Amino acid sequence: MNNLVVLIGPTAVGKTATSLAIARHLNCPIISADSRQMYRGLEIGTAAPTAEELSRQKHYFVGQLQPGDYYSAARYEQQVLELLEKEFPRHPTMLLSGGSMMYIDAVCKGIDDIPTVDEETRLIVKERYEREGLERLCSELRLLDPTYYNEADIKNPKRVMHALEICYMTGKPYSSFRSGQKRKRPFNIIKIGLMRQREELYERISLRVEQMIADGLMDEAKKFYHLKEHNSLNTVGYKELFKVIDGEWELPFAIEKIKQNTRIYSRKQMTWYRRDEEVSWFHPDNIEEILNFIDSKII
RNA sequence: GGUACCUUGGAUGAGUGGCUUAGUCAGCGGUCUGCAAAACCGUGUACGGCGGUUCGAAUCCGCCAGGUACCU
Repeated sequence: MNNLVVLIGPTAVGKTATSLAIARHLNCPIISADSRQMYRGLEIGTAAPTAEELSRQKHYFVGQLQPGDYYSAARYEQQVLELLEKEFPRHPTMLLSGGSMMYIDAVCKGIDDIPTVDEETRLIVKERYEREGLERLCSELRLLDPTYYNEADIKNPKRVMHALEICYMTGKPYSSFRSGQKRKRPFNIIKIGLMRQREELYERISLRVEQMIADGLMDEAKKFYHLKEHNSLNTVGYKELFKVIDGEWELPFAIEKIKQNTRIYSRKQMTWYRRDEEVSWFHPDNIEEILNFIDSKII
C-alpha cells in the first residue's frame, strides 16, 4: 500500500522546516500545496523554500508558473494524482505539504468533474455582473438552476458567477455537475497538522513580515506591479505594497496591514482545518513525536 | 486666571429629547467543489463622572474631571 503524508498548518507555523525533516526521514520528495509559491518570482512574499532548502530535497509545484498563468484547484488535483502515480513505485510514502486548504482537499477528497470555463464565457458573465449587478445574475441563476440557487451563497459574486458560467457554457445546470461525493483514493492518507499558541503564531508572523521587508519584498512588489490585476498578485504582502507604490499608503502603515492580513489569513486557515477530523495535531517543536506518529500510521 | 469648543464600544465616527440597537475598521466566529493568500456571511447596547429638568436624556441645565484652541 502507498501512503501520502499530508502536512498542513497556518501560515508561518513552520511547515517548511518540518516538511524537510519528514521528507528526509521518509526519503521522499516534497509536493508543495501552496497556491502562491507555485508562481516564480514571488519567493520573498510567499516565504517559499530557499534555494538551499530546495536543494536538500526534491520539491514539486514550487515556482513552476508565471504570475498571470491560469491555474485552479482542479488542475492541481489532477497533476498531483499523476505525479503520485509516477512516484509511488520508487517512493511508497510521499509527502504533501502546504497551507492552501482547497488544494489539500482537492487532492484528499477530490473535486467534481466540471468543465473549465473558457475565456469568452468568463468575460461575458463578468461584464453582465458589472453592468447589471448581482441581483440580476441571481434571478437568472434561479431560473437556470433552482437547485443550486437554493443552496448557494447568493451574496457571493464569485460563486454566483461561476455557477452561471457553467450553465451558459454547458447548457446544463451547475448543480448537475456537483455530486458532493468524496472520492476514494488508492492510497493511505495521513494528515498531520501543525499548531502553535495564537500569541506565538502572531509573533512569528510579525517577525517574518519584518524579515520579508528586509529581504527586499518591496523590490519584488515593484517587479510585479504591472501584473497586479492578476489573482496571483492578489496576495497578502503584495497588494498592500502596491498601495504604497500608488501613493495611497505609507510604508510603515502597509507593513502593519501585511501583518494584520497575514493574521487574518492564518485564522481562516485554522477555521478550515478545524472541521477536518482526520487531522492529528502537533506542535512543530515535537518533531520526534511527529515522525514516530507517521511511522506508526504507515501501511 | 479668562473665553470658546470638545469628551460616544479596541480604533474611527454619525446621531442634538422618545422611531430599543448608525456605519466603517480591527477583534472573534463561520461558509467553502475551479483564479481560494480569493470571495462571502455572522457577531459587540457604548455614550467621561455626579446631580438636576422631564412621563422619557447620549441628546437640555449645573457642578466636577480630562482635552483642544485662543486671550491676559
